[in-house]
Amino acid sequence: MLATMRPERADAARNRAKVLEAAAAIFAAKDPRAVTMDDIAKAAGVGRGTLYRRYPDVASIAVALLDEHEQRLQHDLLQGPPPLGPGAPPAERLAAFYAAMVDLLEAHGDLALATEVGGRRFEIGAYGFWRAHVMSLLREAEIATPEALADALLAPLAPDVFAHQRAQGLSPSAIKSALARLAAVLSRP
Amino acid sequence: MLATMRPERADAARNRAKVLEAAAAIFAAKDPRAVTMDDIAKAAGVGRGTLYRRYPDVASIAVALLDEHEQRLQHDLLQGPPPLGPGAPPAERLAAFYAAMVDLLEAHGDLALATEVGGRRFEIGAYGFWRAHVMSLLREAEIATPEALADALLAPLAPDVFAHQRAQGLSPSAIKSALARLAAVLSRP
DNA sequence: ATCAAAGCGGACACGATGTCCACTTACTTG
DNA sequence: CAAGTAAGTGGACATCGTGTCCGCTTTGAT
Repeated sequence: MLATMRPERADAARNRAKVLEAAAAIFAAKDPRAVTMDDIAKAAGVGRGTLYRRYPDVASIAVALLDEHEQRLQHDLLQGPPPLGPGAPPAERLAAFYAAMVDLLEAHGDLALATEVGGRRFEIGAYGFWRAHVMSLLREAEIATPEALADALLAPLAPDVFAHQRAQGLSPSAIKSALARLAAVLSRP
Repeated sequence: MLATMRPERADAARNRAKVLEAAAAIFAAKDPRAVTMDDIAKAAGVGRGTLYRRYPDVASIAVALLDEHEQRLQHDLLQGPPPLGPGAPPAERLAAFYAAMVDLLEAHGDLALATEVGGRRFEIGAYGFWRAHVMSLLREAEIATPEALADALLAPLAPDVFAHQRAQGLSPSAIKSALARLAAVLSRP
């Protein structure tokens, strides 16, 4: 029997909005890895219990915020124009994906960092999606055993790696260049 | 004026040994990321204050244990025989380094994971050493701007990445193969 | 044997987590 | 529109880990 999911109540919707808005501000304002459930509850003007009703931890709030921004990229990877979308050779598509991810990290690195708390970055968020994408590129490039390589190719996009590079003074474009070179592994044998 | 560092007192040395031994056992026994200062103090039979006297946090205890095992590799990279040490072409040296790191992670992945708590894996431990090594390989390969690429090439060796790959059922040798392919970026443009 | 200082360890204050439940609010139904 | 009810709220509570502090003990030099 299908659950005919009742629509969200008005006050619930109002609070969800307040929470997300406040959370976005806080992640931007202070070290995203140090943000606490209490910080967000206080800033949003709701009780902690209300927060826990929808989100099990801070990371999942950051994921909720980040998802919005990742949607467009996910769409473009599947159906957008080349080189991001289908049509271009795998190496070029990978490079384009890298560049897009760098832009995303540059714009929302704070949220990305916040998703890392607890150390389970492979289970939450969009990691599975990115991995599936890279896997398909690897298969298209006729690489024998793509599993391990997919994770290795995604590792440089870890939020903390990007943050570390930026903190060192490396520019987004410098990072893109480096990743473009990495993407070349899909070209030749 | 040079500090003529007095030698470590007998009871201090005894306790240091007890602590390291107990810590090694605990990191191996339970989730290394969940190990607490208290766990180690209890197991070692010392007070928490004693622990804090030498180690500021759990990660630094794991680093102390890991250092021992990393010493040999660090030595071989600098002065050992090729392809690990000097003499072989950069791409092969990088592949050899990757393979050695995989062996190290396979043997002491628990300690490596424990060094990651708090999320500052770039400041503690041997990251600086590995990075310097890769940087020198990149320069030898005459790569224009090695900074960003060095971090990208090291990212797949992050303990959590390795742990995730192993948990997925990927074998150490499969991971080595993937990394060997990555190392080829140093060959020919 | 004495003593200063190095080392020890547990108590303490604090901050974050996650749960629980009495109360309030929004929607539905008669 | 009144009343019922289920969803939603929020703060109190218990628990746990952290890091510090300080009176006591041990060590080794004199």
